[in-house]
Amino acid sequence: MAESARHVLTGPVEDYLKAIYDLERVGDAASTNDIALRLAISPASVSGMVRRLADQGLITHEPYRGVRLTAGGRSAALRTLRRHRILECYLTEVLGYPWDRVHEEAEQLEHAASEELIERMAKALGDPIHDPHGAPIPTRDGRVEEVALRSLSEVAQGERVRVRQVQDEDAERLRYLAELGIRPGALVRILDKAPFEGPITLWIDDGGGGTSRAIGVSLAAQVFVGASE
Amino acid sequence: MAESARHVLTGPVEDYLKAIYDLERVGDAASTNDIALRLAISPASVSGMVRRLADQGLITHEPYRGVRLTAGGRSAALRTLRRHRILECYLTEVLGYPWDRVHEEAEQLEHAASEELIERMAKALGDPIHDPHGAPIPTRDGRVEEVALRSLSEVAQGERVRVRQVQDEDAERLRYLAELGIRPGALVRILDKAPFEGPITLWIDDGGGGTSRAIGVSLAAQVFVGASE
DNA sequence: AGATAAGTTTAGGCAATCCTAAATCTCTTG
DNA sequence: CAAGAGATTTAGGATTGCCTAAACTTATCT
Repeated sequence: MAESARHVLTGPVEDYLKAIYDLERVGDAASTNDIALRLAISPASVSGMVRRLADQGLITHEPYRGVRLTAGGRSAALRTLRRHRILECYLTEVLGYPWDRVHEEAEQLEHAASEELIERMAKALGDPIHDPHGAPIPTRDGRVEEVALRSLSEVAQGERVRVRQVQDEDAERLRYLAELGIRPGALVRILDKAPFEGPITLWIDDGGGGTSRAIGVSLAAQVFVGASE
Repeated sequence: MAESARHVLTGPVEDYLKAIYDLERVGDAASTNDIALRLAISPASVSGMVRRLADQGLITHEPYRGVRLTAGGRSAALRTLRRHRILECYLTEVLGYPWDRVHEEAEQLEHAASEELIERMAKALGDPIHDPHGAPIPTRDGRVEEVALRSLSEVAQGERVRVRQVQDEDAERLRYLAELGIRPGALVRILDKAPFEGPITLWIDDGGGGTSRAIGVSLAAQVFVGASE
């Protein structure tokens, strides 16, 4: 019953479901345009695929309103996400990939890797619960820890917070964040927030010493934080 | 210059090239029918793909005569074969896959794995030169050890030979061979060959003790051997 | 040589995915 | 409330890869 999962869904379909899953978590329903933007595909193509996904019962679609995952679609999205994140862990921890390059590689492999491969990797890693960028890894049975995190750009001056997760799509951004010491686990204090979307000055303590650095709002928006505890 | 190699060739194209490579090593040119049989595809479909491969300069095609790899096609085939075999090694040696299941998994992954991933795996394994079934692994620069091996079905009664390679496509066959102790490295003596394609009785010494077993000709034909040395 | 079997190619289709251009809908704003 | 901006969908195409049925080639056998 679990083995047949290999070719049930095509690569593109898995990508759509992942994108819709992500978009639904932020806004409400996923709009055609947002899906198109995220997948770098024309909106017209998304319309076409949306019909097919709806036909397959993976999403519900209210025309002009947006798209939502069904239970089946959500579970397929979470399976793909699990694959992706386990792969990222494995590539980083076992094969020595730098953290800015695992996303792209995992993006390819997630559509080809069997359930068995993923579970063997997960076991070799001791069943990790977060990927190298701090994203939670869905369990085999489709549960995810969905903690609402604030983005660093929303944190008030003076607050001390702990970095929990960073967006992993852009390799260059990841390299820069690594250079700054902004990675999951690092402690950050907001020293200053310049007005009018101005630079945010941080004290960053990633375990070693600390440094003070200023970053822009748009970069800060890609960094998610929780209580410093 | 090496990175662009990811999406140049599609999965099906890589499969055709591998098949043609194999067929060319046995017979002379690869025939439409043989390719179709090997890929479990209709001959008509092969005709169509053959035109596309020829257009791309990967093969030459003499209508009704067969197909041959060009230098470019051969090098692409060897790259895919390297990927496949490194993956088989890695799955077996690092992730503990049983040898009868690695082929199928590698078949999927070989189209998605980047050059970098393969080289990281190869390095982790100490640059192996044979896969778990004894097939030689092409080097990064496209060289292969192409030793002509005899199949076990051709060996004369009384001879002592060493198993070098077994065909890896059929999982059940592999399980049975493993049970018999017929694996690369095993020493085998032909005790008896019954006439009229009758059973071949072997003395098998796979390192531990030895046993005597009889197998059919068609199974023996899938086992390749060299000097016992 | 002519007939036939076997193998190959062409013709015509289908499904998945993507595209651009044009039509349509929704929503906000004057 | 009508108009326009912006988002969405439909129309019409292209490509890859596969299929069946029919036409065609090659080679063999009498």
